[in-house]
Amino acid sequence: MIRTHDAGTLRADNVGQTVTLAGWVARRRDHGGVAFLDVRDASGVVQVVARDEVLTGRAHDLRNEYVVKVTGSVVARDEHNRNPELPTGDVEVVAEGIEVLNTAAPLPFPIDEHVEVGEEARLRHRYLDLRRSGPAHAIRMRSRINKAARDALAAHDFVEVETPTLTRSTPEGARDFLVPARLAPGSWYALPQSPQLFKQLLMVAGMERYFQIARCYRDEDFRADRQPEFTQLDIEMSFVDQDDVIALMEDVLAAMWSTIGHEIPRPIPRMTYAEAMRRFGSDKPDLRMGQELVECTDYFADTPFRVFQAEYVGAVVMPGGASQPRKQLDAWQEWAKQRGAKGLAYVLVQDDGELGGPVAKNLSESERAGLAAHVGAEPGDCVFFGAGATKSTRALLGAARLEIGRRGGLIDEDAFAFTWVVDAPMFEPASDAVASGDVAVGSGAWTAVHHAFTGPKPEFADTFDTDPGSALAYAYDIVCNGSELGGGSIRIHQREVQERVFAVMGLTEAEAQEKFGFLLDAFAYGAPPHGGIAVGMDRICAILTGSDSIRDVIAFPKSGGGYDPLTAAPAPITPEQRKEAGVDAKPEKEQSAQ
RNA sequence: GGCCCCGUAGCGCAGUUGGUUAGCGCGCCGCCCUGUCACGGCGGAGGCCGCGGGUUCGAGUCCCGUCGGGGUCGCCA
Repeated sequence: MIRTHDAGTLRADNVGQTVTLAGWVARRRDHGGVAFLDVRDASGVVQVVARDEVLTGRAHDLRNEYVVKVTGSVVARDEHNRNPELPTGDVEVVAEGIEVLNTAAPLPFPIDEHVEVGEEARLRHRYLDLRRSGPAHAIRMRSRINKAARDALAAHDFVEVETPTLTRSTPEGARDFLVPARLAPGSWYALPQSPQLFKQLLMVAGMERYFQIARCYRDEDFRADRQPEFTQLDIEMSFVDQDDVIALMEDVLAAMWSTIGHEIPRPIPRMTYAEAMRRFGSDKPDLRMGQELVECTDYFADTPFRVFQAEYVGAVVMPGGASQPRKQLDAWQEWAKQRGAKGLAYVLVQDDGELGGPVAKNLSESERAGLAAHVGAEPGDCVFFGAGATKSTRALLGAARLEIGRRGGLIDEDAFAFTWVVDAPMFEPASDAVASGDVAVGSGAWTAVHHAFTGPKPEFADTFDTDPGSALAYAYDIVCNGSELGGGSIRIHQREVQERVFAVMGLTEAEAQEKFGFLLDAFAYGAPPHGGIAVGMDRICAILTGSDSIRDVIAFPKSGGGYDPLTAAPAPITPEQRKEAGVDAKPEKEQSAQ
């Protein structure tokens, strides 16, 4: 090594030692006869004192971010010269020699914690951004979180296995990224949306306990918490039931959260999907705040107000919301309309207990009298109502609840509120899926909510195909702070059950064989009962580092439109590449593949 | 694909009801400074106001379009 010590580790104990440091000039304070250099390396920063005699030659022209080698002695600082802001602030290195290992051009933005830099500039020069302690810390944290997960899984005898990234489409339902196959013009690989099928094959292979920190690819539009390539901690186990997978995952989560010194209370509470929808209007409820939805359908069973004569009526209370100016109440209507709703009815509970707002006068006297008590509103509160189809109305109120929490500061930002959401329906009507633009895997009346290999809960094993609407899946989602960290299921391992599921989805045997033949074939050779889970590592790392965006915990993230501001990918290809890749090959048969 | 917000010096931003020479901080360049630590002082350079069109005597400012970025809904575990 060029250096003998790491700059950020020097303490009073080192006083008297001669050390050699290597790092970057983080800052210089030149006083003419003496100059102070903050030398930064991966471990931190220490002040180097350069007196006249060493400030000669190239060392005299030191600039920010020059790469230097400094030899000198560690000395204690005088009482009044100590810097309590710095871990190394009790000492400094008096330089005896400074060698410039490399120069640096003026930077596009300063490597400075105090300066805000736009994300576009940061990503274009991400290698400079990562010199800053904040962004660097997030990446280092991610490494520690990965290690914690690996250690926890190793303690349970898990086998880390890599699966292909050039493969066939996996049945996750998103759009695939495609890669042309040069040696088979007209045929294409798909990048995996997850290692789902491979991990099940590994169970057939007798691996019994598999995990992988796996890169996954989905060609869909972006969000702050979504990238076209992302990372899952993927786990699969044989001879287990739901409780085994949940217990294992809680162990891994506890290990990951321990990296920030947080102990997750275990067992993590569970609620059913139905309960989550009823109380929070969401399958990923944020339990850091109250303001649960209040069912009002029965309460307004005989209401004279036409709007409330609906399949479902629900309410959510905004504490102190009665004092909102009219303009703000109108803004809520706009907010609701933007989410595709007609509006958001509201009633203001005034200080004297009387009800205000345009809706109140449409209610019967008895409805008005008991309303505040029914929804749990206090004088000064605003009560928002939604009425209409159960599913969409609950979703609207659930979104309103979160918005109330955000605007009202009702969310405890330091909390980690975990919950399992279990017992999701196995199927949803295909019309729902089609209406929402989903790609139905089969052509039947029903489509799988999770994926086609999710088994029914044991009590629905006999009835899931005769009454698909009521069947519950043997599946579980882990939710933290209103964000879905991941989910999994106990899979179908018997060919007969799998065929009945395909039948419900309207998938013929021939179609099933075409899509998943290799899996079905494998299952014919003694597939063990198995199940697993996958959690999104980008989201987990973002939560653990307090980042607003998963981009902060990805070393080289993409910006909008799948563009990489650093490499400028994607980029056009040359005609030669195009020809060789076989991109333009015409399929021989009209419908050779799907 | 819909909606909202943002594009002004290398970076972060200001710019009045449209008004003549577009500012501030940091950074950068030069000089000075022996105890600073987000050092300080003096001086200086740096702008097609994202791009294209329009309205106007006059556009950074108003209108239309377009490109880029961010958010959100659709979509996506």
